[in-house]
Amino acid sequence: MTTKVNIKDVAKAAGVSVTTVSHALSETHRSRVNAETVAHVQSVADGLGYAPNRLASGLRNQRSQILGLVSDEIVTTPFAGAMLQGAQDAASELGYLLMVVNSGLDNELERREIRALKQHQVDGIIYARMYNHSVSIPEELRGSPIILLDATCDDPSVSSVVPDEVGAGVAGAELLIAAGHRRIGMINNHDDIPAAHGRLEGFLAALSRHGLSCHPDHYVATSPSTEDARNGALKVLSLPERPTALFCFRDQMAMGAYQAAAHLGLSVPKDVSIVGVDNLDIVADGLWPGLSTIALPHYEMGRWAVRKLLEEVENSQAPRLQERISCPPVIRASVAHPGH
Amino acid sequence: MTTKVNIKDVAKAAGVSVTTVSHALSETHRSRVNAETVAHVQSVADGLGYAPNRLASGLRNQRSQILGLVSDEIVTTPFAGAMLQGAQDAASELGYLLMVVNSGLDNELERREIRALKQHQVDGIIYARMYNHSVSIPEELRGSPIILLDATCDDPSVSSVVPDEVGAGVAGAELLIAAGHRRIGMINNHDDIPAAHGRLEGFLAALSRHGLSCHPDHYVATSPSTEDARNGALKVLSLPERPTALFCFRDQMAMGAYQAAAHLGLSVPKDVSIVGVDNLDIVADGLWPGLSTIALPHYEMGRWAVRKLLEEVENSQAPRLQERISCPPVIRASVAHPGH
DNA sequence: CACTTTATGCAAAACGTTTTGTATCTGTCA
DNA sequence: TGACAGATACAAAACGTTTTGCATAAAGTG
Repeated sequence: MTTKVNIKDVAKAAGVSVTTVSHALSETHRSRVNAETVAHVQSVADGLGYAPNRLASGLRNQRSQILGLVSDEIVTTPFAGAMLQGAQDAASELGYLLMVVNSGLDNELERREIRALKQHQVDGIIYARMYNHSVSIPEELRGSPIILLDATCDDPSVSSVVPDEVGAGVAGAELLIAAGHRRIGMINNHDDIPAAHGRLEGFLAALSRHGLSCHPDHYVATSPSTEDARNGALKVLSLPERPTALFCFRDQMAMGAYQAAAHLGLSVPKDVSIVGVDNLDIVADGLWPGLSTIALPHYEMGRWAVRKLLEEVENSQAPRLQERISCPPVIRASVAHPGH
Repeated sequence: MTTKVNIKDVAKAAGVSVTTVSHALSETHRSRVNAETVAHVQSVADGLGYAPNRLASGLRNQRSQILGLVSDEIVTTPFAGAMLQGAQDAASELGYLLMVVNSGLDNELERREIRALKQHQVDGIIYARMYNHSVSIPEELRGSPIILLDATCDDPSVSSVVPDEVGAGVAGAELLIAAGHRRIGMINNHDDIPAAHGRLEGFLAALSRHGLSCHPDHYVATSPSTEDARNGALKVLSLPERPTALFCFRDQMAMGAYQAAAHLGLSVPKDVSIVGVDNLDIVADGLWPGLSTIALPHYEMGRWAVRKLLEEVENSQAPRLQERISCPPVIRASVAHPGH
């Protein structure tokens, strides 16, 4: 068990003072030491496998090089992965590490977690919230740089990033319109959340832009469960003049639409085309035929959040941004021309 | 922007020395200070909202109170959530924070991440690997306490935790046998991984324990994709003497079996009962009817890993364990008595 | 009453860095 | 030659804790 090598060891081995080692190894102060010495020190440090203790350097210059990511239930959802991965990749590229805490919906716990994060002197915090409701920032968070991830808030002094929900609705409709559909229904989420409003708005806007509209009977809003979506789709697809295509709030609901279609003896996409939102591969790839869907940009949102956070850490005067990231369509096999 | 309050501020406000504050606030040294003084100091500290700087205390006592969790692709998979959640919950209960890094399959990156973790003086590392292959421990990891999560290795000096795959196979078979099935097929994963071998072994063992066996035609091994499983199931279910039940390697493959059944006009569970493994709610709850399945204990594994890790951090002599956590069945609606 | 124990509080050192200020040396210029 | 600038290296302080050892006062013991 070789005990960890520290800057003193390097100094001793290189025959110089710790100051010189520190200077030689630092970007900004390298000029204060002779070029030869720099090279020498660096090779000695490499040889010894020296890496500065970040606890110590963090303590000294009030920068821990750690970012906190606090989320509600996010980690337990399938999207979480991509978000975290994006955040982590960006952090890693920029020399930071991520501390992830997960408070469920327990506010007291959340407060404790945030305090713990601050005890560790995180340089900034990403506050991730499932469903981009307008959210209020916990008092504990004030004081450190902070970014809202998958959430918005009224306070214009905090930056946030959410998916472009309206754009997602447009993209979904466009996919179906481009395939030639004229009677397009929608199975929406009945919850009062921006995603539901936004996707509907985009959906309708795209329709009307093409001189189309959505017949009231072809629109149904249910809970976001597969089961309820199935029942909703059953109702719509049983109509005498049923839609030839269905745009679903999310892939799991599209799964319900598949089930409804199968139950009615309708085949996808021949008899009914279906488009979802999320691009949840388990579902979208698992369905038969594969589900064309609008991808939510979780990975990009994660990346954006840490990059923006770090920008505001470096420069507290950096302009605050309310970002909306667009949602690209992912084509699989659930959309075809209507009619035989 | 009130600057952070430190121990000196508390000492000044309480009219005592920093030593006394530290003692009063510490579990172990509280006895060195008068009970009244303790109360006084504590109330002052609370009033000021004092919380010790963990960078400093970590530096002082070589304990950062941070645990590292390095994984390959784990975060991007739907199981990851539960694992992380379990690890985090346990860590949080024990006063630790989790640093999560994700290296994909890039070894060089992984080395860098581990080094970064060590620079931050993490007290221990959980090394999580998808698929519990026997794994070799990166040289970088040596030196800090370490637990293998969802993986095993040859080295008996490192503790590890994996699901009880054999038990999962047994549980799956038992579920179907108990419902009265005698002709049970299996759609397995053809990959050479412990999960595939273990589940098959348990499946066969349970059958034979009940005087049953699996007809070779009723066993098929494919890639774990929904599509390939569907084709495998199509083959098995098209046999003149088809099985009345199918045990599938995982829920996504069970989804394929549902599709095959539907395609053949067989209804689940009336004509064919189906059991999966994973308890992936998107799939298991989403399928119609709901999929009975064997849950993988990801949450528990995550918990176990940090608890064991912390035990070994406290006491480096703690006995090493190779744990296998059992997989409970989750009943939904995809199993019924065979025959009409 | 002298002596030892016990209770209580404080000063100082240490953890491993980074940075500021100062000292030494070389060479240049008046 | 004396003064001065420029290079180069080092000592020391600081970041915020925790802990060891010591000092003082109070209390118990012979």
